[in-house]
Amino acid sequence: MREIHDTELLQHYMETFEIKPILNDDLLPYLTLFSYDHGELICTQGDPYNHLYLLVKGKLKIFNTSPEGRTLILSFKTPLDVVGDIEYVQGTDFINTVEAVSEVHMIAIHHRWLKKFASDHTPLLKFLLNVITQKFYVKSSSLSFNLLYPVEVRFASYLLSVCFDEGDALYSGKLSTSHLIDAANLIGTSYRHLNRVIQHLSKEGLVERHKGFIEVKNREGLSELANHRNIYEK
Amino acid sequence: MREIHDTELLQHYMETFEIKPILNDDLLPYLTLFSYDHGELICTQGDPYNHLYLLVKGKLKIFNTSPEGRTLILSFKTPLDVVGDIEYVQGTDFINTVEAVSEVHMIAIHHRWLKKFASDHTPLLKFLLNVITQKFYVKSSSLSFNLLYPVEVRFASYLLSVCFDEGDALYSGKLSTSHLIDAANLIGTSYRHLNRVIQHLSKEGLVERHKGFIEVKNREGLSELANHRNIYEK
DNA sequence: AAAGTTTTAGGACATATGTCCTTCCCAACG
DNA sequence: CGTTGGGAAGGACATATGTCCTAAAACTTT
Repeated sequence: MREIHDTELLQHYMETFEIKPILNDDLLPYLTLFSYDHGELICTQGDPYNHLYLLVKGKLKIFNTSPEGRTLILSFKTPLDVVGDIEYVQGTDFINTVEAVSEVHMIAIHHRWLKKFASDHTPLLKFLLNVITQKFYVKSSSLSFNLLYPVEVRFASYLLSVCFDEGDALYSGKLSTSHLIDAANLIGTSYRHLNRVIQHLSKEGLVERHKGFIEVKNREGLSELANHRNIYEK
Repeated sequence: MREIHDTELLQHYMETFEIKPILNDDLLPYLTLFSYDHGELICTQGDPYNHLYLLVKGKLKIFNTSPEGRTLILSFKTPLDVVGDIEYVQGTDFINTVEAVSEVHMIAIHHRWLKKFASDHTPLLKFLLNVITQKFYVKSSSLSFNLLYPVEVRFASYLLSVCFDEGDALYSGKLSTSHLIDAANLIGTSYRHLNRVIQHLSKEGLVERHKGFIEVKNREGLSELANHRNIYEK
């Protein structure tokens, strides 16, 4: 992690994502721009809270490790998104671990300044309400989906979300094998079982296994299997 | 459902739960007190939103029915709690169905007035932020817990939460059999499987099956099995 | 009290998923 | 060019859970 002293870049992000309207002017001097490399941890579960982060570049992985050591990936995030909002509101330690998947830029604001200057700033409160309710929705449908459907269905939904969203024509319809472990942890199953499910989907002709990646062969069929629900979307 | 025209009772609730501070004075004339009987539905998933409700008396069951018809109970609520908050913030239809488990009193405020008089009212915004982040916490740990642990562990946690919280000495440590189906739906499993698990816990001497109810025999043992996590707490 | 009806527990079997371990493939390295 | 190490896929087996159905119990109605 390193701080980026680049006022112009900060300004650029503020404009792109329309951040200024939600912040109190008094806060502006206290914004810091941080950069994280691939694999770096932004915060670890159990850390005491102290910053609110705005993700403005790159991709984050949010996950949680159980006392038994099992990892559960909760989500991937792309700009604009917020980290540490719940912790800020509740004044609690971080619940999850946040890792940079690519090079990541985040605008950080120390809670101290937020409390001092913006605890009654309506636009920020409304912004937080919005972000948090959205997170609640995702979490809520995720819970139902996980409890109600088997891994096969969840993986179908996952494949559809991950393989066709990036706009990357090359990888369209393909999932790199190296991401399979992540996928398993995100879906909440074991790597072994995911493999079994892929094997089954192969037999059905929905996907095909190649060296290094898995290719979607029948998008419509997967979508039907997933009940047309894109639970892992964004 | 019927409206209660009892200004004094309304006042009484407002004081007991310190509701006035979070509301804008302009709103006060628009508060309505509703009463629901056991089994009545307050709202059904898919309903268009229109009221924000404050639960001030009785017990609510929040549940969700999947397209396939499976029911998943998300929580039980007791005063003071809020219903329709997420829907109010997002302007979306109700996600879940809300049913009165006992006789229930709720203070209702139509979204129209909230928007008109309180959309910038900081105390309300803060109150909502608080309530919603708390709901997020519950949902979040619920998700992890469900994905990471088998039914036996979840049921142990459930038993501890439900059997020892009410302060009702008579039922302390006991779970009425008639609630078993609810319990299964709350835990996210089938009634059949729950029975199997109870049988197993019996063999271990942790609980005992009697006519009409299940009795906890070894609270400490259950707590250990549940990893000391009380996921269903309130 | 007898007959029917609903509620509740459990049997039988199939499917879903986890754990552990082995095999195979490929790359790095001597 | 063989050796070794690591990662990825899959086999074998155990456990967890779902579905459908049956048996027993309790409760209603006549």
